[in-house]
Amino acid sequence: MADLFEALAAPARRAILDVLRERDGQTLFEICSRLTMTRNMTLTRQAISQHLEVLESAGLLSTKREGRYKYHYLDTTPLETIVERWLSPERKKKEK
Amino acid sequence: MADLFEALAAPARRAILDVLRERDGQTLFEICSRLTMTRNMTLTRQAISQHLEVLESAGLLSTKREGRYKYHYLDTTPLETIVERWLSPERKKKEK
DNA sequence: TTGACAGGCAAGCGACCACTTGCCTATCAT
DNA sequence: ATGATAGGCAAGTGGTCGCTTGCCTGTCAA
Repeated sequence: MADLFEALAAPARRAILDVLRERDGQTLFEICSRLTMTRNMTLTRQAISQHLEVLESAGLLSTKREGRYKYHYLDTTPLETIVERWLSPERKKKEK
Repeated sequence: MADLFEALAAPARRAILDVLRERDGQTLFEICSRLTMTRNMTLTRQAISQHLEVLESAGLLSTKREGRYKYHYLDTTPLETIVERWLSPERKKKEK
C-alpha cells in the first residue's frame, strides 16, 4: 500500500503510466523514445528501467518476456484502493 | 496536480489524513497527540506542522484560525482527480 | 501583567531517491 | 560466428525531503 503512493510520487513514473495508457504492452525502448518524443522527457534507458521496476513492485504494471523483448502492461487496479481508502463512505481502515 | 501525489507520498501525511478522517477539525496539538496515541507515531510538533503545510498547499485540507487555535479540515476532492486520470474510461489527459 | 499555551520561522543535518555512467548478458539477423 | 539490438547489474553522485533544534510571536487565564 505504501509502495503505491511512493510509486506515484515521481513525475517520470506518472508519465510512464500515461504513455502505457496511450498504447499498452510497450517495450523499454518504446517507452523511452515515446517519453522523449511526446512528453519532452529525455531520460536514460536505465532510469526508465528503474522506474518500471518500482511500478511493477507497486503492482501498477505487469511484464511479459518474449525472446529479447519485454513487454509492459498497465494495471490500474491498485489505484482503486485509493478510492476505497478516502473517497468511499467507509471508515476505520488501517495501513500496513 | 503534482503536488497532490507528492503530498500523499509521505506515510506521516497519509496518517494525518486518516487521523482527520476519524475526527475532522482538529488542532495541531490534537493531531500530534493522536498520532502518538493511536498510530504509535512520535513526531515533533514542527514536523507535523510542516506536513500540514504540504497537505494544505495540495488542497487536501483547509484551515480556520480561531483565537489561538487553528483547526484543520479534511478535503478529499483533489483525490477524485486520480480517478479521472487513470480509472475513468477517458483518455488523453496531460499533466502540468 | 505574567505565565502558560497554541502556533510559526528558520537553519541545519542525515538519509533517501532519481538519475547517470560503465560494463555485462542474452537473443536474433546476416 | 559476429555484430547489432534489447535489457540487466552495480556503483556513484547531487539534490531534495523529512525531521529536529532553537527561538520567536500571538492569545488567553490567573
